[in-house]
Amino acid sequence: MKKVSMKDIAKELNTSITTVSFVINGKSEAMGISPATEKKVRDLIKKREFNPNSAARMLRTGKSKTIGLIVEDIGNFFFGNIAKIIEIEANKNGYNVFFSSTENNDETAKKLINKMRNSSVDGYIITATQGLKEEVMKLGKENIPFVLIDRLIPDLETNYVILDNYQGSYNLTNHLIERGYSNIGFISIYSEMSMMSEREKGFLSAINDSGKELEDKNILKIEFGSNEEKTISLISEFLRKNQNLDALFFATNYLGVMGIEALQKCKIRIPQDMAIVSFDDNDLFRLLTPSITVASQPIKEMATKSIEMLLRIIKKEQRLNENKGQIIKPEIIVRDSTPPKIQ
Amino acid sequence: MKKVSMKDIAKELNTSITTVSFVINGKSEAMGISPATEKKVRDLIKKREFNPNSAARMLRTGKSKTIGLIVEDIGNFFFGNIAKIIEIEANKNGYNVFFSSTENNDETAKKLINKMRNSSVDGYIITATQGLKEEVMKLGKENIPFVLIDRLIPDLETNYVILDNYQGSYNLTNHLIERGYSNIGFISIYSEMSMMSEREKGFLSAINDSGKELEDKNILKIEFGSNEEKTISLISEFLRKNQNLDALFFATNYLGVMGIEALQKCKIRIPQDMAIVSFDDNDLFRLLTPSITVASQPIKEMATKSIEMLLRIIKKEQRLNENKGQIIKPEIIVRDSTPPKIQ
DNA sequence: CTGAAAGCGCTTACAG
DNA sequence: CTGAAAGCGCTTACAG
Repeated sequence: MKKVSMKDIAKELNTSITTVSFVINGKSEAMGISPATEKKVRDLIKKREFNPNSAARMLRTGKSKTIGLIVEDIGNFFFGNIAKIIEIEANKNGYNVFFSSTENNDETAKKLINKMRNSSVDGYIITATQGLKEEVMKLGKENIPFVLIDRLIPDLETNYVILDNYQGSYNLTNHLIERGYSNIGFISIYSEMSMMSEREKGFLSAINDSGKELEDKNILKIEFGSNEEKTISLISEFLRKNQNLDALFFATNYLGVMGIEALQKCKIRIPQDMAIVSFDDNDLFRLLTPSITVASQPIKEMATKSIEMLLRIIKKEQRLNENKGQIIKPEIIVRDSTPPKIQ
Repeated sequence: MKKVSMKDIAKELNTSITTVSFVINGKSEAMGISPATEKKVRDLIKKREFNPNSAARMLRTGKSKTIGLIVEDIGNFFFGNIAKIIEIEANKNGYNVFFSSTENNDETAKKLINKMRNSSVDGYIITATQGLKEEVMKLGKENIPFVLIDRLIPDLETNYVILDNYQGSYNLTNHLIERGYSNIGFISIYSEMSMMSEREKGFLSAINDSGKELEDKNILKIEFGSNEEKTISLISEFLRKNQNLDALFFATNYLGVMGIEALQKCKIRIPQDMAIVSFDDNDLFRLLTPSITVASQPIKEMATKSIEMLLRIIKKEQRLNENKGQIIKPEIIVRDSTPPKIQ
């Protein structure tokens, strides 16, 4: 049972492969194929269920109609949903999507990029890891289309879609201040990623603009990659040492989740004893009692913008390395964890 | 800047393309390439950063080293994590993975299968939708490797990896009975998928084996695809009409989530007024106060088993259509939502 | 308006 | 032990 090829179609119609190819690729008009011939070809293609062999097409044109999606963790709410939307949009445009998770590991990320390159993807959407600069620059030099999503690489001008982390953090902090909280703890991770430093800057600016002084000890930074147990115990210790705090700002989703566990263990009630805000929304924050106020990333917008940008670059409607980024505004979703403070 | 090809390597070494090809494909020994030649070739390949053109290889061999993963929703915790593990295992074996979400829509699923077929995937892992039988049978007839995951197709003998839904449901119900709950409500969806009917059967058997009588009105089934608002109002109404219930069994993850919202709205406290169990674990159930007792799907085991099975079929170590399924045992994770009942 | 043919970069049967 | 060559199924420059 052999698959039908263009040759078979051409032979059955007593025409040439060329004609069949022109019809398939929508070049009938430009190439002056008669409407009658065109219809004959189309009908037989449908009847025989012919589909062009993608490998042959790929070999000949050098285009695979495939894009590579490299995220931190496809199993995570944010990236899973980013992936879903990117795939749908790509599909609409005739592209398939390979995916992989870096687990935030440089070596893995590098391997994935190269593996996908060997599979001739036409372009990438990449969630960068910290040491990925060289690898990404190589793509740029070889003129392979890509878009960075969610995080920038410091000192690399390129195409990206990221959240306005500074503004989100500023607004989230400001929300706490407006609600009357005056002694806010900031819990983050040690990271050179711009997103984390932007969040810290936003926090500090908001505190500063409010005329308050921030004590150094109000900031806790946790080693990246610390396990849950360690993280929770560090947060608990931080809480013990800072009994005067009336609110906590968690700089990432998972710190927020672990922080809530830590608060439960320390018998600190939300929001009576401590108000809580976190960056990144998820189901948990929405459904917990009390629900948690967050700076939410507009997943759909970020995903759509990134795949659209990549497709424009692939189609040469936009230049690579043009430093044409999109900065998406986060949304502050006010919930029950930050009621106006009773003085 | 042209990519280096086997031809370039061969020319530079004054040898033939054949020799280079044999070395690349690990056939040196079988084909009697001398170790010296082999080393020369390998060294130059490394030096020139040569990578075989996958399109050419694919065209020639008919193998793409790609598998297609079709799930219900990659953005969902269960499938996202299934995808992650499948991708890692596939990668280890030299395969890339295309993915797509069906959103449980038959037409989408059919299109995806065909789209991937045109991209010549070597095999599929598929979360079936209800009306996918014919399409899947076609794959079988054409001898295209595939494995069904998470759900069976009724009356279709094939390769699959599913959860033992009956047993999980039986055990979860039994746990409630053992803890002293005697009037258990079962909340599910209308579905012809075997998984849902197995869960209902498990529930009914456990009730029956306990010697209790079940009143019909203790079962609520919700139209598949109902939105959150509708679902919550249906559950609320059900609770109002069945004031005598002391426990609820949610047959899926998302029903559990919505059910908890409904309980909150109705001011019914968990677990004081009502014990709760749900099928499918997730972060929320673990972190809620109180945490929720669940029948958990061993995600890693299911993912690993399915990709291993698919690779065996692709490598012809196992026959397709052999009806060789793997039925994975769910784990009952007892948490705070089901304390022993105070009589 | 349409066709014959080169060539994309591999793998492998065949020849020596 | 190694090489010359066919052929996978397309696209497209060229010829008519």
